[in-house]
Amino acid sequence: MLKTHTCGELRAEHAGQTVTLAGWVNRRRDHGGLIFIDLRDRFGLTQIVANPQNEAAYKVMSDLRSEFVVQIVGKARARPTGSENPNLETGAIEVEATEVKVLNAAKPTPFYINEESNVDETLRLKYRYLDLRRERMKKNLVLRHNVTSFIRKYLSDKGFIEVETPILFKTTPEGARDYLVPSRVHPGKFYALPQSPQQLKQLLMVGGIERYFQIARCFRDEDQRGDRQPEFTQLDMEMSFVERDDVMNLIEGMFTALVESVSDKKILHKPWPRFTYAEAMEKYGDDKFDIRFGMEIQNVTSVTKGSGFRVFDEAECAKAIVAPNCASYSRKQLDELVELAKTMGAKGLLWASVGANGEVKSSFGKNFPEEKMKILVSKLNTKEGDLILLVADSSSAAGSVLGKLRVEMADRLKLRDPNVMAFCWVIDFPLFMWNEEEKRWDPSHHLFTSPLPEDIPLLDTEPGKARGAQYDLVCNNYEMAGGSIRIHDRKLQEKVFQLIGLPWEVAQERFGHMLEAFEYGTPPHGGIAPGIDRLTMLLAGEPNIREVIAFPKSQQAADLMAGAPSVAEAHQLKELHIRLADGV
RNA sequence: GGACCCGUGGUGUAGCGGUUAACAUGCGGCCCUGUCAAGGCCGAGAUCGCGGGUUCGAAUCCCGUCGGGUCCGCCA
Repeated sequence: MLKTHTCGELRAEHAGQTVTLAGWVNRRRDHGGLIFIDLRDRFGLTQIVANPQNEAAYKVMSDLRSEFVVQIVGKARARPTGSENPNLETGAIEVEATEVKVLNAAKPTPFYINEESNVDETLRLKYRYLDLRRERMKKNLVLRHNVTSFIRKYLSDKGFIEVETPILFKTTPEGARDYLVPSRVHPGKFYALPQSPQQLKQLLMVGGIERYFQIARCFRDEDQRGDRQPEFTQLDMEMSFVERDDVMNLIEGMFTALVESVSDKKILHKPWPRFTYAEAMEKYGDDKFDIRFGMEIQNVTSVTKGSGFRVFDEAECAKAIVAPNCASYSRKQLDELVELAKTMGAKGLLWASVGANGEVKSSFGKNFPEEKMKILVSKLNTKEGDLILLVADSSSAAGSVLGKLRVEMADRLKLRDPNVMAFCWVIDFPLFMWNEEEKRWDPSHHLFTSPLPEDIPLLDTEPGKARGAQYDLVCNNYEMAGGSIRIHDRKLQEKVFQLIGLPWEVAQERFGHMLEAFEYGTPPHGGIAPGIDRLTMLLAGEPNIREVIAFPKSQQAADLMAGAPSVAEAHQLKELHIRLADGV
């Protein structure tokens, strides 16, 4: 080792010892006659001092600059009384350098390593290896490690084993868009990178593993968001001989212990509330939502129907949220809110503000009977200072807009406490969603999700009413995990394939191995897959998952550091039997 | 595929129709023995992402383009 101690290690009791430290020059303070540097490594900062009496060390120290990598031999000693630094873990002590060796010099860096200033993200991503030296990224990667190592220990203690599954697998076009990898050995054929190890973990259950987990990389070639990267990490897990509550209880226990162990975030409700999908859509307009605040969506169709106002009368329904203390919004702010609602997919947004003595100002008062307005205001339980926001549309469209608006208003009102984790479950999803364009049923989760046992007969009569044995974990407006009890019966699986319009031959080609496996003694099984990036992001209080990924991709799915993706050489393409289209 | 925001010395910002393009920090030099965002003095460093247009005049207005970000679509 090139060092005897880390830079975060020395304390008063080390005084008198000769130590060797190595790390980066975090900061240099040159007093002419006396030079200080703060030496940094991953574990902390230690002040090094050079005295002109030590001529050789002093000379090298005076040439040091930020981010030089140096090795320093010296004597640890208590700092002179009054010059201790209480803000530094090692602040009681300093190392008087006797030998200083530059291991590698450094040019001035393109941005500051030693302070927490905003830096353009293009630069951070291009020089990610420098960005990783900064406190923010270092802290986040340590946290991420703590998350995964907690999970590994917790699940191992519960009898789970970690099993790796292939990255080169088979395309499943019915999911997200696949990343394809051309085969050299099989001209014209392609592997796909897994969107998740779904089939493989089920086959591990057929293989008798019973309790499996994996910190698994998943790949989806879809457009990016702050919480979505083309490759991301799931805690993928699966258990045999379980029912829905077994999986949910395990996750609830593990996540509660995890959050309390690796962070100081508070969990809002224990045990976690459960919502049916229908309740969630009614109250929050979305299957992911935030329960750290109220402002639930209320259906006011019974008041607005038959008012003579066309916007209300012609819409399937009208829904509203009540934003407290927003009645003072100016006309300009309200207009901006209307525009915002339109970007969220609304045809329009109506507002009404409640002033002193119940006086109501609104954008639609001219067209809406006064007595109806009174009923509306009282039905919504408003008080002075409230701003009512209404959307008249189809039930799902109105809910969707107000669900987004609800979160936006809560942000403005600072009702979303970042120190609180509001976990909740969503259950009783419909097994299928009707796809109007294709005139067929689409699985609302994935095609291996089992119906609830009591709803299996509905598959023959009213498939739209069948509920899936699915459970989603929601936290602070993010979908944190999705899971289900799976189908383990060939007949049932074939029926689902049939309902979603998968021709027999296609089902056989794509999923024949699954169907066949179900004929060789498949245990009932189920699992779940929490997103590690999103969880870590929330625990770190970060606004996007790039901050908890060492080398993330840009919104255009590019690696700005290495310059991926990049062109392949002609001989590589030839070996892969690939010819580029004209104009590419 | 669509909407919106951003791009000015190395970095972070100001300037928003006429400025010698400002400030902080970093960088280089000199001074300085107890600092810890050390301090003081001096200096270098930007054709304002790129291309076109409007104008007597463009960092500033318009169009296009590139890069980054946010959102909609998409994400079984």
